[in-house]
Amino acid sequence: MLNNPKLNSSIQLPEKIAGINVDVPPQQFNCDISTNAAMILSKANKKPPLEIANELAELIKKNDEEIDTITTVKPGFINIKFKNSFWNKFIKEIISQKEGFGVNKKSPKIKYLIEFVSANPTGPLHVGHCRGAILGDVLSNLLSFNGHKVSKEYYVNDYGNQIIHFSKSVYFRIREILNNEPFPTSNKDLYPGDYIINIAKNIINNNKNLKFDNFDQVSLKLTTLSVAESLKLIKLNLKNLGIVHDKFVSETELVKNNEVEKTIKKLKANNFVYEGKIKAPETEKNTNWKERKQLLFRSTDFGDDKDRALQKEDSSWTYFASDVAYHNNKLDRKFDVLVNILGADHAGYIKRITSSVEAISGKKNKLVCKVSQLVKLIKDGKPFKMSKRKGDYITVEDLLNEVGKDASRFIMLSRSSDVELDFDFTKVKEKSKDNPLYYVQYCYTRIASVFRNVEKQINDDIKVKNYEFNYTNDEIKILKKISEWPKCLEVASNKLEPHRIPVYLYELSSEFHSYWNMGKDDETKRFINNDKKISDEKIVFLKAISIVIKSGMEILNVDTPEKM
RNA sequence: GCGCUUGUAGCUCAAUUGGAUAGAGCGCCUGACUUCGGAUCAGGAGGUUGAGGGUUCAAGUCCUUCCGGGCGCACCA
Repeated sequence: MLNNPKLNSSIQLPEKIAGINVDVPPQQFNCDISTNAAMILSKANKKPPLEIANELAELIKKNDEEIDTITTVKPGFINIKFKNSFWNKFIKEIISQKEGFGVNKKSPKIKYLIEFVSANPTGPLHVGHCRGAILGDVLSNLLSFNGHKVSKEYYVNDYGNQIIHFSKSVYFRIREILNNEPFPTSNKDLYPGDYIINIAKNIINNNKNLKFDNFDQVSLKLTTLSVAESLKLIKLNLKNLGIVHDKFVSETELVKNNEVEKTIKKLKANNFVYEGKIKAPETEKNTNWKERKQLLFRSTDFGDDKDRALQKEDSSWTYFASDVAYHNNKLDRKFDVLVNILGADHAGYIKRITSSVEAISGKKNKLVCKVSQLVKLIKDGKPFKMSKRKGDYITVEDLLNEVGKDASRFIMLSRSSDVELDFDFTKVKEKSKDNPLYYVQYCYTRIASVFRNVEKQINDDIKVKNYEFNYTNDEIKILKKISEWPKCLEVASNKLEPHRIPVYLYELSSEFHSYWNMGKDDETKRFINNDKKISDEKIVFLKAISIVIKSGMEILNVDTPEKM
């Protein structure tokens, strides 16, 4: 506005304007929006903030007919209260945009690649994988909602020692079934889980002419089959959680296609790779450390603690080497921003992998890593520890059977991913106010129930003659809350913090429930009149609320039932 | 030892990307069902935002030093 020469303002703008915000202020200020502009501009103008605020207030008032009152306060805030015409225009806008309301149409559209889950294909997913899975999924929904292009990817670590141990475990289970040989439980490298038995059975049934006399002879074929089986399980788990990836990228394929060699060559050309030695790790446990000359990536150039190994002694690639190749592959596919969702235990890996992306792209592209913290499971008020020992770890399937997809998603998302999350099985199952999911769903259900009672559908398009309503302060309070929705989406997208959505939806629901109960004492606050009709004013108001709840819940991929 | 991360009400957590008098839920106390669905609502008590220092007109938020929790510190994945 200040750039507009017609205003003929005497206020000087600094070279860079940063930090000027327009926000909905805390309730007690009794106004609709507020800006800190005067305080930011104070220095460049060498005037006290309040003086600038007053000048600005004059300018704004002159140029906007929808402002009722404009006041300046203490340090230099400018507070604005709108006329009803503003709110009518606002609500008309929501009704016409429907679920598209809140999308930031001005922001440039970006091509994102979001890698998440990427759990080892050695068995079904367990609860520990859930949080990151849901986080990545909702982040993808959020960014696509905002009009960005998003590819959801799963990196399949089907190469290396773990996979050999896994397929060997399947091999022994097959021998157990076919030849009645006992499974070698003493071998700690093997996977003891019962699901391996099912995988073994499936492989036997589908490959009648395969011989299982010697592991080395079937190893290659068996590994492929075993990985395929566990991927089938994983994909089913994900689907039941409401998650479908766009692409699964196989580590083995990358190695086979020489992508690792190509990538290392590229890095070598820029002097990021060399033959050298690294010092022993600082941990006390590692007493059998052997110093060795090996192929290293210069991650210390980017601030990492030490350079990182690319090749093992037997000349096969390290996990890191093929992961660098995967990220090179991502960059080749021309994504603007790469996002990885990692578990807390992999946080130490971030520095080296972001370093590799910087090295490959010449600092042109960025990899953003988002860490999802641990989920502390609580059952009957007591912490529940999972261990790899058979029988006492909870799978995604257990979780879904017990609490369901919607409650799992909503609760896992309701906290910042930076913070450990208490997941109380007993509480999440409860269908009560203890459970924020039902609180928000109940809000939508109540609105649907009003529509039903006046023989309409909540999904119907609303048509009214005109938007000339007189909303009361209690209604404007909710409209103000709705006006914060676009900002909520913007911040959640920019900071990759989807937990802001459930938090927002809870707050909006709370204000709605509060308004609803006012109808007990005050008939004018009821949606349905005594003659079983609803006014245009009220139906438009309800529709606006339902639009925001619905689109929020769709981003979370959580159901909004019309009856509960 | 080093790195990352975290510390907000008795408990679990928010806090509009540095804004005004730090907000919810649970638990505790008091109240509202002849209901457009009580899976709800109104009110009360509860805080030196781990501690100190700094930057700023403005700090829970940024910088710094301590203290306490979590995770990590491989040729594993």
